[in-house]
Amino acid sequence: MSKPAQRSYSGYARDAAELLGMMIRSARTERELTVSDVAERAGVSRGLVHRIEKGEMGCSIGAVFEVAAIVGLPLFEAEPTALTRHLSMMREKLTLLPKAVRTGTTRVKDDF
Amino acid sequence: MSKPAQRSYSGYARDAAELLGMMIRSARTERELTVSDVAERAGVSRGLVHRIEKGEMGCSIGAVFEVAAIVGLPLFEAEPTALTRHLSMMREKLTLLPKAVRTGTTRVKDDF
DNA sequence: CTAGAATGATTCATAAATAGCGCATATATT
DNA sequence: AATATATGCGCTATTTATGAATCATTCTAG
Repeated sequence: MSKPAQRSYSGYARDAAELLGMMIRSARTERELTVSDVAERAGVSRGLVHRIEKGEMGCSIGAVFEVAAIVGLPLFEAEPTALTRHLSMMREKLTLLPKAVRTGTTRVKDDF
Repeated sequence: MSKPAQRSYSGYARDAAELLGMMIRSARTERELTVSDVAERAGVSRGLVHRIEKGEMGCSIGAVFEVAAIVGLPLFEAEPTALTRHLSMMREKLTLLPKAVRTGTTRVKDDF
């Protein structure tokens, strides 16, 4: 009926997701919050929090980041204020970068 | 007619997702990769890469991290090797933490 | 040791994400 | 300026994640 249909992921991406999940669990435990607590505050189900902490790749980044915020885990090693600052700086940087990338179809650089 | 059906997210989580999307776009542009290039390498659609770079909350963390890996964006400011090291360290830490959190109905720590 | 509670793991219906298209616009190169 | 390409953003069909309920297991407190 339903195919496993698993998608392929790089080890790096997998490790990153698993690490993030572990950090969330660690932060939650240190704050002495139960899974149910966090789920309720984040507005998601208990099972989803569990999957997030397991580092499953299918969870939406919105849910993951929201849970991370609730357990007080600093994303990008930045506090809320610093994060917003980073944002505006990144906005500036992006305006300076080219809006479109030209891939020379005639000139293919496929070196590496 | 599709309902927005938006979930509520904290500003912190939103900022983090948007920032990550911008960093991905920045890294992609600097590497002179087109959206199509990245989409093909990541095994996802062009539209999804676009949404990821816009920082939309609905994208799966697997897709986001995979794309980040492809454009060479270091997650958690760590290279693949360092990431794996972090992972094993985190595993150790988690074994030391309590496996279950006792919901202190009598005692609430809500300090932050 | 025991009881109560949190966690882990399934199942299923439903909601949502994703792919794949096509078209309009913006952009870079000549 | 012309042209070829990348990008942005609709749309629909399909795949997938999510929520809810349930049960087994592990843990903590007494």
